Amino acid sequence: MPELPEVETICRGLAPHLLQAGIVRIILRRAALRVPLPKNLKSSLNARTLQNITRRAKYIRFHFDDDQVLIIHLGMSGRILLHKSLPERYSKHDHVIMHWDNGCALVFNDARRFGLMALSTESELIRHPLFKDLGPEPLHSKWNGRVLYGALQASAAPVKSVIMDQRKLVGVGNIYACEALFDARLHPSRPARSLSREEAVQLGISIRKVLKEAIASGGSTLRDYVRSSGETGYFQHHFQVYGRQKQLCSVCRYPIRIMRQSGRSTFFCEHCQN
DNA sequence: CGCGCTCCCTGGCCGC
DNA sequence: TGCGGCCAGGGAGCGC
Repeated sequence: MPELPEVETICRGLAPHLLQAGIVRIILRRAALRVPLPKNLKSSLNARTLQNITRRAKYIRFHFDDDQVLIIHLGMSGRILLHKSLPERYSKHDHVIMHWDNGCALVFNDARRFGLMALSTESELIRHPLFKDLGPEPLHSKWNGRVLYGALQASAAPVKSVIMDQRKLVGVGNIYACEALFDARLHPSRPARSLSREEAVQLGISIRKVLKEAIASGGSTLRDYVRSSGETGYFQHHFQVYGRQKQLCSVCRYPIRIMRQSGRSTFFCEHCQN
């Protein structure tokens, strides 16, 4: 379930347990996820100390000493499990396990294997192929509806597709695109460039709102981030439209509708969103 | 170039 | 309870 809020929640949840910890062992139980795992993963990270954890778009980045950066993307089904002690056994889709000098075991689990791991260095990070074409962070203080308006003006595609386009802005996936458009009362099929400046400003406010609320909701579970089972801080968040087809709109009581856009399900209220 | 479709992969759920 | 079909929150690649 990883869009920006989930990835942010994971980063915040891992930090207290792993910052300043050192890697003592890496176990690879599979050669490739979406792409082959870096051949030098073990040699590059073994005995390194974790200095920082950052998020960019939907990517998690572990910054180690000696200039090493581990990049993790969870794809659709990726999970990160943090065990307080070494697990007795691993499950079928536990692909990469990292043992730390504080006794923790970090497990990357991904049933569908759409996730990825890559290595970079601090100096190469900005130019890294995974990052060089990414748009702005919507939660950055300098991002707002006016910036969004410029991106929307450049495209005739449906507004929903454009706010999910990681080159225009990052972090918004199918769920939060649906939620933000509902919050802004905008129909998902509207051509992006048909939005007025005022509508774009409202959409910018709504995007930030739904992302922040989801992070706040995830944050409340961080206390339980590490459980004996190794479950992570994924959270159940209440959605207004996502997954609620046929249920009644909380605003007008018309049934929420579902449609397909670019191969993805879109949930919306036909009555409220124009 | 911009846009939409398909595909990568497995598991869960729904309907029969 | 079993089974086939469909769907899934991401993103790359390809064709039009």
